[in-house]
Amino acid sequence: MAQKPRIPKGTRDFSPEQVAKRNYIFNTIRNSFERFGFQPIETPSMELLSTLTGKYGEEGDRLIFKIFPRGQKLRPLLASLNLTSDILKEEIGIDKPSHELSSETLDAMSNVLVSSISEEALRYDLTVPFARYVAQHQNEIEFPFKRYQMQPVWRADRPQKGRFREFYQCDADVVGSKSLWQDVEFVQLYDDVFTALKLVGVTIKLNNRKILSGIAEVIGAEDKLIDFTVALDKLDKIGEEKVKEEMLSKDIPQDGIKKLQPLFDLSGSFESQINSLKTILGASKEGLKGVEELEFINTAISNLELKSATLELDVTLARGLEYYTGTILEVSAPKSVQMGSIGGGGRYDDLTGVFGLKNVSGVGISFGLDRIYLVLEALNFFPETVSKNTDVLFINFGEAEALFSLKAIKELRQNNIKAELYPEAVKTKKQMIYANKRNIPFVVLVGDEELKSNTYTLKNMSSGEQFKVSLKELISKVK
RNA sequence: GUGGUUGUAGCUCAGUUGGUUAGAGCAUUGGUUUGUGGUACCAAGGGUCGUGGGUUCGAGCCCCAUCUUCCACCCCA
Repeated sequence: MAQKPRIPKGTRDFSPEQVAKRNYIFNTIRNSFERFGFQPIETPSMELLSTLTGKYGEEGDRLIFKIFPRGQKLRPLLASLNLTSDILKEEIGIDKPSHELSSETLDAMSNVLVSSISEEALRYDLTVPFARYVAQHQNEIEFPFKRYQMQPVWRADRPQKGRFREFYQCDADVVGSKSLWQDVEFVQLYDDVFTALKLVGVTIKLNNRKILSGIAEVIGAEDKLIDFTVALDKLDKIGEEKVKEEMLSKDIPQDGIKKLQPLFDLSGSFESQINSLKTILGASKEGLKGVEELEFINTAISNLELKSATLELDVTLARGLEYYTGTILEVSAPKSVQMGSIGGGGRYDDLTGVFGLKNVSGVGISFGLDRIYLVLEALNFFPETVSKNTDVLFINFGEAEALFSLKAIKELRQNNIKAELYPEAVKTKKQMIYANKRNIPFVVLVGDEELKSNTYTLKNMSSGEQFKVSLKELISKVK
């Protein structure tokens, strides 16, 4: 029986039209990256598992696609079928596998086994492989190093709207410079790309990790920074009350939460929010430093002016990744589209530290290609000319005619016209239907008659008109 | 990881309280038309109804498991 053709969940095939549209986005982003002085690198699809684990938090680690070992590498697993009881005793605290293991225990067992024998994993994002690259090639790199990278990443997530298990990220980062001018440039870069894509109405949200730390300091929750920021991040989604509840449930002190009130009431322009923050964070040196950085970026952007995007201060912006230490950036799609963030980034002081390269500050941003695609599609913002089709199809009437046609086709191609010959001398009708279905605008018929008179019958497929023309006329008409 | 949802022809979907040989439209192939497409008409091919069990005289329909689809949560791009 025929096998049902399928692909793994959360992955997708792309049709010619989809690829054309995706390339349009890729090319636009690449063009901006290069004009801003970034250079491309590529890294392998898989990294050592040890390179990736521990960089994305507990939740992130769970979503890393681990590669199951093959061949000889599988021996430890087979051996561990005997050793299992030892591993299990140590890691999970059970004595001996029996047939009545609960599903939780079985899950824990599989996790322990896979983690203990898996050595490689698919890359989860582009930032950590980049950090590894910088540390590994530090002697060959001129700092500050500006690189961009557009490659797929994989997450063992459950797919849903705008979320896939294989998707593309387009990252640009600068390492080796603490200058806030870089942060300013990334705001401009976001604006440049979304302006070029004619995606009007995007909002670039800005925050600073130091402000979040400062607030946590002020309310006495320094040790709960992550819990605090994750809860705060949900403000516009679940509302003030729920955020407070979540903070309480994470053991953030009640009177600390009360001190947050001015923060919940924060509104108005970038500048007025800055002023309120200065008051709220009066007691926190670090917090004030964060406010100062934000102010610097905002002043610069006000002077330079953005082309189409809006810059907004959003103190609730936290982002999940734990390595950001300064500026935090996130881009949201126009409000008319229901979509999570379509890009994000920030500054990290010590990303390469774990790879042995200390004190290298970096800042970078990421574009979520697949989500940008969905947004452009939803708003019907793709230009009509995105998909490049064949310009002219030659109908095949037989061997002599085919050879004669191919000579003309060679000429047309030299003139940068996309031309092709129908490969088989089947019925004209079938060939015409083919041209029609592929939306090919011109068809050329070369039969007995044309062959003798050295002419071409050119048919316009949308109007239905046809003329006898010379090769020269053919080239100029199709062009 | 949690909760819900979906699966019948290549695609989109009908299919009655469980009852003979599972249907339609689109698509494909052939024909009306051997050098002319978009329209029309005629005909044909194409299905172990996601998979595996179970209940029943009998299952596309009921039950269980599993995979898959989509959605929400968690988290994230």
